[in-house]
Amino acid sequence: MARLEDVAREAGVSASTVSRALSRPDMVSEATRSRVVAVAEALGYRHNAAARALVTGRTGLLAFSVPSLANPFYAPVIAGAQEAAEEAGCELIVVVTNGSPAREQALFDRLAERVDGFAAAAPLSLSPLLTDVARRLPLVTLNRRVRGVSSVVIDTPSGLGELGVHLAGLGHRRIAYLGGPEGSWLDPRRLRGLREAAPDCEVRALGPYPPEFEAGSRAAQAVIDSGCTAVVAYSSTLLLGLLHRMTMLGVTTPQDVSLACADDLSAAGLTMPDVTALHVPAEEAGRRTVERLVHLVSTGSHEAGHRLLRVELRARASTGRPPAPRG
Amino acid sequence: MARLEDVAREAGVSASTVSRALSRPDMVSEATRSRVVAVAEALGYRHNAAARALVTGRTGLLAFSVPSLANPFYAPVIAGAQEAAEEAGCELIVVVTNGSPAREQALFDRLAERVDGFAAAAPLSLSPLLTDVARRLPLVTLNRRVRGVSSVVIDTPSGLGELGVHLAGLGHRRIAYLGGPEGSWLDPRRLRGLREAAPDCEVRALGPYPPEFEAGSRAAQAVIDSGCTAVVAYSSTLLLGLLHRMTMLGVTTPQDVSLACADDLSAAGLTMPDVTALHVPAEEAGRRTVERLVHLVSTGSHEAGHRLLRVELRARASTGRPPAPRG
DNA sequence: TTGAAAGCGGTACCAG
DNA sequence: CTGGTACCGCTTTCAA
Repeated sequence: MARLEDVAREAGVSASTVSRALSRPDMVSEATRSRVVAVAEALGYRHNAAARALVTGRTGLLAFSVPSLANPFYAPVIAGAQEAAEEAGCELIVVVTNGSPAREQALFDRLAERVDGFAAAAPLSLSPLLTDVARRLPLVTLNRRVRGVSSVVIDTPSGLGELGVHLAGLGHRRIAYLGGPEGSWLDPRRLRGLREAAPDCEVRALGPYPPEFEAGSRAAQAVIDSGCTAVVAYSSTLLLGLLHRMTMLGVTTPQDVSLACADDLSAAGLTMPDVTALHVPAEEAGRRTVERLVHLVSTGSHEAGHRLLRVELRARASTGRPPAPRG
Repeated sequence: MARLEDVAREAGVSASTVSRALSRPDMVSEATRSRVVAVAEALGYRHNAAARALVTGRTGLLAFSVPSLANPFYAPVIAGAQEAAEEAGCELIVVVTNGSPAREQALFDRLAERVDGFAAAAPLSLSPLLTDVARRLPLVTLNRRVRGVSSVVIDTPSGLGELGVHLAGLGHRRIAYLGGPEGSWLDPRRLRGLREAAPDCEVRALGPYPPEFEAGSRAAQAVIDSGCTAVVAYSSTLLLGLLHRMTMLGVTTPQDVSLACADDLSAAGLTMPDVTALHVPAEEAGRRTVERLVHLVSTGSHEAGHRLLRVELRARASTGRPPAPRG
């Protein structure tokens, strides 16, 4: 592999000059710059990340932790995150916490001096611990807001508000809410969003449910027993399972019951053609999270910024007027 | 952050000794070793990855490329890969190629001198290019075999053979095969596995289909038109979509048509309770791939090893005898 | 604007 | 078994 000095010799300048020409072009004359760049190109020069990291203290590595890759929500998130990292010239280390706060903590520890910053999707760790991490290292949380820690949050709670208005407007008065996974930070906020937007409705909270097809299947009976005319599911996999079981039981949509979903994951190969859902900007969320992180890293600032991402209600054929009450 | 020398001073030895005590314990006396370890612990010493990488030439970083995280198959793969990487003291850089060979190539290039080795799931790149990569860097492919390149392949082709025998044994004579994504290396091999195991059956290949719910939905009509009494789907998301649409159309399983799937992704939150499927050891595949890679890296060897992972047929309620021919 | 030289924090060789 | 020392490749003062 060509080193800085090889380029220097070939270009007839010193190694320092090559270093400058490549990373601070404004510090050398245009003539030298272009010559050095040409030689570097010709020699296929690539800077050595370790050497640079050793002297600058910056590794060019960013960690992004997610609770699980099985949840399709994170596929576009990671994709967006990676794009942003790439644009900033960084690599992304994706780590899966498997829903264990202890593991999450261990990961923070293990990676703390190997990466320039940490992004954590829906971190399970307690707020004080996160605040603590943020003191040692740039940290940005996704879908979780902690005092003093930068965050990007997709505003599904207000989206659920829109959904509540939509359903109430159609005439529904009893709505079932199929809750998210145990311990979810967003879950109670979403439920509240739904409740507040539909004060005339009785909202029955069912769950918690993991974001799985199976769980949706299992929930079907509870939904039917609840006597609700509309259902809002936390996740699309959940809804898919519910929909499937309902169809098997001969319950039709939206004639018998209206169905809606708190996130539309068309990007994850799980498009549900005609289901009313909130379109969540997952990819954008991943991108913004990393962009924010890169900003923190490069400015060295620790000021917390919070960003709320709007969701969009996409009303489709799965929601309609409730069935006429049986006489 | 405590450095080697800090530990050395505190322990009353030289930096070299600390280095040895920590990374080659057998080269120092037990007394020094334990003292050094204790001091290091007390000082919270963590070695600096960049400094070590600079001198050893090993970064402790492994890259794992996958075509897309949206395909739930890769969730357990990455999980297993990460576990293996962790055990080997490495970090995993997950990169998504988005189905673009050009991007894949660019990634190889960009990461080549930043990581110790490369794992590529179902790489889209052409064989000669992969062979070339393998010459520069340890490379292990998953679910793709290339001459001279180490690989781990999940033996779904022979699993499809078992599935063929199973279906033929039940009396099916016309089987539809819902093919995998365009350009899939495994797809033709799976189809062949199915065909060869059921020589008495007519196997109708439909597709290609992307691994998406939507696509399965769309395939329903083609399946019905084909007059087949059994269907084998390439991926579970595909099957889910098919199942859903079939149910809506009033086609029942297995009375009207038998359904089976080439991979069972219960690990990915997409369990399909009663669907006959091949259980694929996805997590193990990820683990083995990285283990193999770590082996190549640490021995510096370039010898290609190939590993075939067996799949297991799980016959369940979705397959049964074909309906009696209408008279 | 450019060059020389001093490290960044480790590892490994060579003596002892 | 242990200490001294050179050096990995790059960035960054400091002088010229």
